[in-house]
Order: sequence, then C-alpha cells, then structure tokens
Amino acid sequence: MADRDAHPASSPTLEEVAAHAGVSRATVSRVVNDSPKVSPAAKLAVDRSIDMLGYVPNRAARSLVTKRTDSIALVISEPEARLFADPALAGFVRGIAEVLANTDYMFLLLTAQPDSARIARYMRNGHVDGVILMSLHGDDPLVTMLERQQMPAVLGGRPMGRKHTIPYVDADNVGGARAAVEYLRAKGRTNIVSITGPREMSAGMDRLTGFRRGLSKDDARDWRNRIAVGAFTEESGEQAMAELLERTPDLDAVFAANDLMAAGALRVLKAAGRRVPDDVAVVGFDDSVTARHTDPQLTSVRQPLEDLGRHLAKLLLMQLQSSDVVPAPVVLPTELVVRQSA
Amino acid sequence: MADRDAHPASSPTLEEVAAHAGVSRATVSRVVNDSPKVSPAAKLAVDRSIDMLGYVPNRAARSLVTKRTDSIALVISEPEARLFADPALAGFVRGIAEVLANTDYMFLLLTAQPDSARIARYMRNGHVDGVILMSLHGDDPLVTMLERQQMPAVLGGRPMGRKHTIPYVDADNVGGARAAVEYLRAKGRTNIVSITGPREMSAGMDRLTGFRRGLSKDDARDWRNRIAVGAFTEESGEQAMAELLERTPDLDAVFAANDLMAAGALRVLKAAGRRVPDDVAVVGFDDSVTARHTDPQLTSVRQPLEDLGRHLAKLLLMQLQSSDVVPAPVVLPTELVVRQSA
DNA sequence: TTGAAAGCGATACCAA
DNA sequence: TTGGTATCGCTTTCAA
Repeated sequence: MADRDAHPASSPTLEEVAAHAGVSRATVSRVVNDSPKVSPAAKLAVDRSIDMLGYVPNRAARSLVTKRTDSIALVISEPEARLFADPALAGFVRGIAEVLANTDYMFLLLTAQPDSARIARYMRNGHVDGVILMSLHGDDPLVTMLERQQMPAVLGGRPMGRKHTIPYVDADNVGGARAAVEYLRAKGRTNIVSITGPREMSAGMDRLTGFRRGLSKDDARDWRNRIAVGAFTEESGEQAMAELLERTPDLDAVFAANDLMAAGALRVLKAAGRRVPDDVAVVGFDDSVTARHTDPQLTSVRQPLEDLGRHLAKLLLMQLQSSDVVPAPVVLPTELVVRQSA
Repeated sequence: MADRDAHPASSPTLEEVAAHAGVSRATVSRVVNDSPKVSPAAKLAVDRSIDMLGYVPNRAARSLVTKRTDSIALVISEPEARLFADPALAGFVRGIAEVLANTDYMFLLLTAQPDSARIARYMRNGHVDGVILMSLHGDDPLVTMLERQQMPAVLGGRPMGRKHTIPYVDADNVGGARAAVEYLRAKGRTNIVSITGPREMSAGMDRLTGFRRGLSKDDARDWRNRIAVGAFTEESGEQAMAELLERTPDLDAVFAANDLMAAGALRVLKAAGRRVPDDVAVVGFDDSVTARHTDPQLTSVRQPLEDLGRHLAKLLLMQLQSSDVVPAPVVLPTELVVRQSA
C-alpha cells in the first residue's frame, strides 16, 4: 500500500520468530508465556530471536484467544468538566497507577457521567478484565451491572443503597469526622456547625454521621439546625458558610466535609470579618494540598489517599488472580492534622 | 470450567447474530460498520437481532484484522508519585477527556518515567492508534521513537532539543511571562527577580526568556543574577525564594514560573517578614486553583488549560482521520489575571 | 519436549 | 446487494 518504503516498522509475528529460531510457533508461544515445558536450548534460541527481531506479542490476537485483555478500567463517575477538580481524586489515581505500573495491566481512564450506558456496554463485552469505580453518586446502576456480570471490580468509597458484593475501599469517614468535632469541643468550642457533602454520596453522609456523633447530646438532637448541605466544591462551601452565618451568627467552629468547601468557608468568614481561628475555628477533611495553601493553613482530617488507591488496585488484582476470591472491604484510619485554622 | 452456571454473560458473536437474523456474517458486519451496500430490509432484520441479543462487537477480533485499536494513549512523563501533583495537568486531561468522550476512542493513561522502554515497546507494537505526550523533560527519546514509527502523536508543550515533525500545543509562555514582568514594571517595581522552571523543560525556559525580555535593558544584561532555578514544585519555590532573598535582599517583585512555586515563595516571604504586595509583589503562572487559595490571592498568568487539552485531542484526531495530514503547532495566548499579590 | 492444526471473532475480497 | 472464504496473530489441545 505504502509506495515509498514498505512497512517501516511493522512488528514481526510469532511465526517469523519461529522461522528465525528454527522451531515451531507453539514453542515460541511457550517461551513467551514461560511455560516450563521447553528445553533450555530451545528457550535460548527463541529468546535470542525475540530480541534480535524486537518481537512483541500482538495483544489483540492474544486477547482473542485468551479472553483476557490485560487492562483494567478506572471509571470516574463525574462529567469530564469536573474531572480531577478535587485534588483528592488525583491522590487515589496516583496510588492506583503506582501499583499497576508494576504489573502488565494497562490503565484505561473512563468518565461515566453523561453516558453511563456507553461505559456499561463497553465493559459488558469484556473489553477490560476488571474495573475500579470511583466517585459514586447515589445508587449507581453501573454497580449492579458489574455485579451481575460477575466482573471483577472494586469501589472507591462505600456505595450507597443496598448491600453489594463488590468490595470497596474507604477511609474511616465517620471516625475522622467525629474526631474533628471532638477536637473542637476539647478546644472549648461550643457552637459547632458543619458544611456537609452531598446527600447522595456516602462520604458526605458518613462524615455527617461522624459530626453528629461528635456533638454533645443536646447539640446532636438539634443537628439539623447545625448543618448546611454542600456539594464538595469550593463555591458550594462559600454558599453554605454564608447560610450558616446567617442562621447561626454566634457559631464558633465549623467542620467542613472536605478541604475545598473549607477553603470556600474561610473566604466567606474573612469577608464577614470573623477571625480564624480566634472567632471561628475551621476544620476540613482530606488534608489535600489545598489545606496547605489556605490562609490560615487548614486543620484537616487526613485520609491516606495514595494508600487507599494502592489498596484499591491490590484488591482488584487479587480478584483477577483467582476469580473466586471476594475480598472484604478495606477501611483505613484517618488522622487529624492540626494546623492553624483550629 | 465453571461448575454452577455456565457463561452467565458471554456476549453473542457476529455469527449468532447472523443466524438469528437469517443472513450471512458478512451482512451483519456491513450493518455494524454501517456500510451503504445493505438493503433496508436486511439492515432492519440485523438491527433487531443485534439488540435482541445484545450484541457488541469484540474489539480484539476487530482489531486483529483492521490493525486499529480505537484507543489513544496519554503518556505522562512523570513518575507515578508526581502524577497530577500539578493542578495544571488535571486541566489538560479534562480538556482531552472532553473531546475524546464524543468519539469512540478509549483513553489509556500511561506513566512513562521509571521505565520509558516499556511504554515504547507497548506503543511500537501498535497497541494504540495515537499518542498524546505530556510533561516532557529534556529531549525525550520517546519523541524520536514516535517519529520514526510514524505514529500519530501530539505533544503537550513545545519539545526541547532539535526540531521535530510532531505537532505540539502550547501556551504563549514567552509572551505571558513578558507581560507579567512588564506589568510589574508598570506598577513601579524596579528590582524584579524570577523563580524559573527546570532547565530541561521548555515551559521553564520559555518563561525565563519572557522574563528577560520584559526587563529593562540594564537588568536584562544582568539576568543571571536575578533568577533562582526551581523545579515547578512548591518546595523548590520555597528554596529558590530563600536563595533570592539572601542574594538580593532589596528585591521588590518576583515572577514565579508557576503557581505552585509562587505559593512556596509567598510562604517564605511571609516568614521573612516581607509584606505582599506592599514590600514585594508576586506573580505566578498557570492561574490554577492554587492561585485562588493563597493569601493574598495570586496574580497569575492564565493559560487556557482545558482549551489546550481540547486542541491536543483535536490535533490528534485530525491525524487519525487522514494519516498524511501534519498539523501545525498551536500556540494559545495567555492573559494576566490580576489579584492581590501584585 | 515438540509440532501440526484447530479455533478465537471479526473484516474484506471475490464471485455470484 | 449478498454470501463464501481467506486471513489477522496467537493459544492450546492432541499426537508424536
């Protein structure tokens, strides 16, 4: 087809390696997949031919017969526009990538928001060996689908809704939030409010639960009046803070369900003339880079992002190695990192 | 193999669809790839069978014969640990993902740092149809390899070293940096220094060039004494700032080659008792979220991240559509966003 | 331990 | 417009 120079770089095939090494295709295949049943002599010859010719197996051909694809998908259930808007997500990805880099699995990045049907179709047909699902909102149909397909999968964050068999990896959101509130109380704060995450995300709900548990008995009864619902974005944090200031002007501490919202809250507090932490103490959640950029620097509940990512990947690899293993969920502890804001 | 329930979800094949619809495999294939040469009647029958059976073409089989994979790779030339450490990268990815979401291409994420040989091998064997290479350091061998392979590719950022035929997409780094410095001079700053990016990255070098061009004739001659080299990280920004303060105690303005380093610089300035912007004006580059978090908020040169990402993807798609097109590089303008720090 | 040969699921050419 | 069939590159029995 090409007229100038023909196939400038087309990879050699198994067949050509076999010819070069003077053995059959089957033998080359065995060497490539290091089967034990190959004589040292044959292996040597084949190995030499392989790197003389620069042979690399064709994935499609292999996949066609083995039914494996050697790739796993990271499905992020957000519209592209919001992709990586939250620095926490980046931490997860880093951990996952780190583990996967030491395997032969390829890492597909899919965003599922506008068109989760497309993703579903893609996965249904066995284009990937396993799936990591993150940023779940509500009771995602994708989860049910994966379950029915018996597709090896893990979830980043506890899923909402009914019990699933798919394992998940999550931080101890309840415990972390509770610790934050208890810290605030220990520091003498008595009028503590919270900017929560969205209702349809478990991280939001769990941190709210922790908030409630951390409050005094009386305050806990009154929790509905002590919160404003945010959406894990900076803008929503600003709005929620404004709302809280209006409703509860004498508040002296706020627990925000993530750092982004805390950053928004700081700005609103400053604009309202409240000093942080003197007048109002602020605690965030995630301990992402954001926490170190704000002024004052943010006291925040640290979740081990990279580590969560690593566990996510490992749990999936376990399932991939032996299909009947159903790993238990993993919940990692959090830790309050005290800085200037509280 | 499975003992309980056999193949619970194995996709039907072309063959089965053909049988179901009462036509040949060839006809089904034509319908699937919507070839014009199919009678309406046949098409109707096939379409019905397809969704009754829930048929989805097997990618591996198709790829084996077409030599296409319908996937493109984003190769980020950083170790996993640094992945997305820079929020600017996230912006690029967002733009790319947005464009790709409307195509049938799948999006592979590869990190190339520790083992670029592995990546090279992978790509060489035609596992992807095209490549987007980002975060290039120095004269990356990967670029040369892609060029030799005649692999459709685009570069995020102008490559260092000799001329390449692979098109790139970049912001106007020189112009942006220059505008920043001219702004500082217009504001009456007379002792302007810069924290530069690493020497082996074009973004670093180009912004340095812009810095020099923005200086007065005299200062420009003396530029070597007015800079400290950073590495685009926050820590390196701190170090560089400390160094500059020591070397040039009477500086009254600093241009940092990215926001992360500017954030580090702010911290050091504050610690040294310099007021920003009163004593020292600070300008960053990127206008990433970081710029809005710092205190005071950062004046920064905005580069249109998502837009750059979109161009990157589009340039690649152009090449994929007709292989002999070699698009010209795209350089997008920057814009100085004035906030509090200068 | 080795090789021959039968697929895997699609595409595309050639006849009909 | 259709169908038959060779083919893509590899894995995997089955015999030898």
